[in-house]
Amino acid sequence: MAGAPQKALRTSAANAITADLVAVLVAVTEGEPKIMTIANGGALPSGPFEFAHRSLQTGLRAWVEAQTGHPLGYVEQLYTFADRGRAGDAKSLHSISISYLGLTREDKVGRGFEAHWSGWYEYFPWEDQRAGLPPSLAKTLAARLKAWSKSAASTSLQRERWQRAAITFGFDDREWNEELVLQRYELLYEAGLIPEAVRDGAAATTVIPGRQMTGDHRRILATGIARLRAKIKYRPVVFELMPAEFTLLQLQRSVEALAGRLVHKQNFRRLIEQQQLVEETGAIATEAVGRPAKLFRFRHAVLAERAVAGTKLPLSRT
Amino acid sequence: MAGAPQKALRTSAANAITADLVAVLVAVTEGEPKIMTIANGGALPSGPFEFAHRSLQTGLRAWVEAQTGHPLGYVEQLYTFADRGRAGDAKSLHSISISYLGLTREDKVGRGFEAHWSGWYEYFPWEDQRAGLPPSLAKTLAARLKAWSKSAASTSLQRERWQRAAITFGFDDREWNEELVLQRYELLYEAGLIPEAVRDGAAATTVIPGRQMTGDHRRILATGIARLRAKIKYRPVVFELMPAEFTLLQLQRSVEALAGRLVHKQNFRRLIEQQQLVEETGAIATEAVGRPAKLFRFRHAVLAERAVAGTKLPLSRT
DNA sequence: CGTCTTATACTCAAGGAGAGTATAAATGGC
DNA sequence: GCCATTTATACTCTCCTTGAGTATAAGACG
Repeated sequence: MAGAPQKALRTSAANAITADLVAVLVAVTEGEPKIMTIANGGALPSGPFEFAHRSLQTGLRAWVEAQTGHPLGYVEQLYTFADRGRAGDAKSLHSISISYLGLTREDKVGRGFEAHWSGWYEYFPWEDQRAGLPPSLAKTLAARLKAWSKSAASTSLQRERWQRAAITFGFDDREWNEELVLQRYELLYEAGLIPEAVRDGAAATTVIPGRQMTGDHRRILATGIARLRAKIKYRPVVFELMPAEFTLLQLQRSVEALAGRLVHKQNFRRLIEQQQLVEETGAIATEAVGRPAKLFRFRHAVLAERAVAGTKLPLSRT
Repeated sequence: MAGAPQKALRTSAANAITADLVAVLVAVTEGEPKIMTIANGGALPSGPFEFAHRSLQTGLRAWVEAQTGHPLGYVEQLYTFADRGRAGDAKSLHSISISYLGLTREDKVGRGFEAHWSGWYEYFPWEDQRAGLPPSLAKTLAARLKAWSKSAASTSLQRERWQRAAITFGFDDREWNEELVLQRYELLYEAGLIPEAVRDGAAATTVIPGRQMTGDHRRILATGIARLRAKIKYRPVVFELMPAEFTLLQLQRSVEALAGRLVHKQNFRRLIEQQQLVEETGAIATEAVGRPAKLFRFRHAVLAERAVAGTKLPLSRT
């Protein structure tokens, strides 16, 4: 208990900051993932955390409802950002962003609200691999990243850069990993290939396709997409995005939309059924060409029954 | 873009708050997981986020080094808490806690620092299932939770409570799930069985064993343990806690210590080796009864080679 | 009535995970 | 030196999961 370095007392008022609450609110409509945006698609719904809010989540709910007229259902925290603006923006230093992921069904946005739903692949065209990479991107992306790698000072640094690019983007016959959304975004940022990087001080060049957002919002969105893509694999969260009744194909299309890649139909059904995630409603889908499909509903009971978690440890019984 | 509800302008200064940085700093020594504590084991290292800090992480590093003399290595963000004090403490409302998980090797804490290492099972005795539940707890825990369930108003609520208890604690022949650390803590808190609950206003009773901490710190610790237990299964983070050279048994003991349960020796080795996580140093362990074991070191190269992530989607090749 | 399209049921092989058995290489007591 | 004990390490075996298909059913439509 000696006295030197612990520096105990909290200097409360002196270090006051502000906290912003930012929402990545997701819905899936007709096989396309959407996110709620404001400012004409240029920002995510957000607002300051205020004294009046009872907790972070209620604060977030208040802001999102005020800005979009859309009540929030499933919500989980994503990440808290506070690194100073990349170009050294002094203001951002005193403000932190606490981001959340929310899941709902698309809904009419009330009139008088500037919010609307935007397709999330508008912001990340390279993340949609369902039909392979968009041809416009396919060549550019690899070429630009190759050039960036080559521009490094040393050969070892060049190799390092390219290896990172190859791993995250699946070049050189590597597997595409749909969860590396944030890593891909960060890499493109570092390579100066997206507008935000140029805005923050990178050398001006032709950027690659993909809509820009204010501040860190596109990074936050990338974090949200990554989290959701990881989560659908071990938790039944897709159902938060589905209507009450749906066919297995609709369910599959939603998963594919989120993951940005196609799944094997028969095996997908096997997976869903063996996990007893759904039950038949008895009804049959009407629209449609082809043989009509049974309608299913989510078995809410599974949430209570299980506390799923994947073990990868070779546990011992004794 | 009509005018009604969006409430755009940021009222910056009016909503100033303070942010605390809190660290769950973990090490494993001789098969026991330790955490760095201050205040004689009653709190986690923490301090306010200040203007001077370039980012949240650097702020955290500064505080931990100041309080413990221990430089921080591997660090990841855990969670940001801001719910008002459970009993309605007004002060806590204006402050949020941003928590981090850090991994290191145990080290002498420099003189003049009030920090020291505490075994993490002192705070969560029920989480150590390596030798089964400690006999003192085995009976009490189930009985107390049963009583709490029974005390609910309606039969359906009673059933609900007991089901939650059974799932999180593995009663009624359910599997123990070592990842549900936070859920177990929250349940015990709600049931009023731990000191913090009584402190925050729950009816005074005999609490169950386990050391208390200030504020939310034990909750934050639970979050950290849960994260680490989940993570060791799909990322090679254990090696952050190991010395440069180790035997496979030492590695196994560390994993068991963290997970709080025993693993199957032969299968554990198979797992480690097939993933090519380690390589022989050529040396042989000296101490020991029994046949001497080979020493291994972590293959740092795997971090660059792979971008592991478990897929559970039945992907399609076409 | 055949064709197209989607739904749904099965099959099959390869790989991984759980649970042991079998040896090997030390130590310590006699 | 020999044997019991302890830990290390190598294999084996079986079952379940997963990837990848094939086969058949049930509608719509010309």
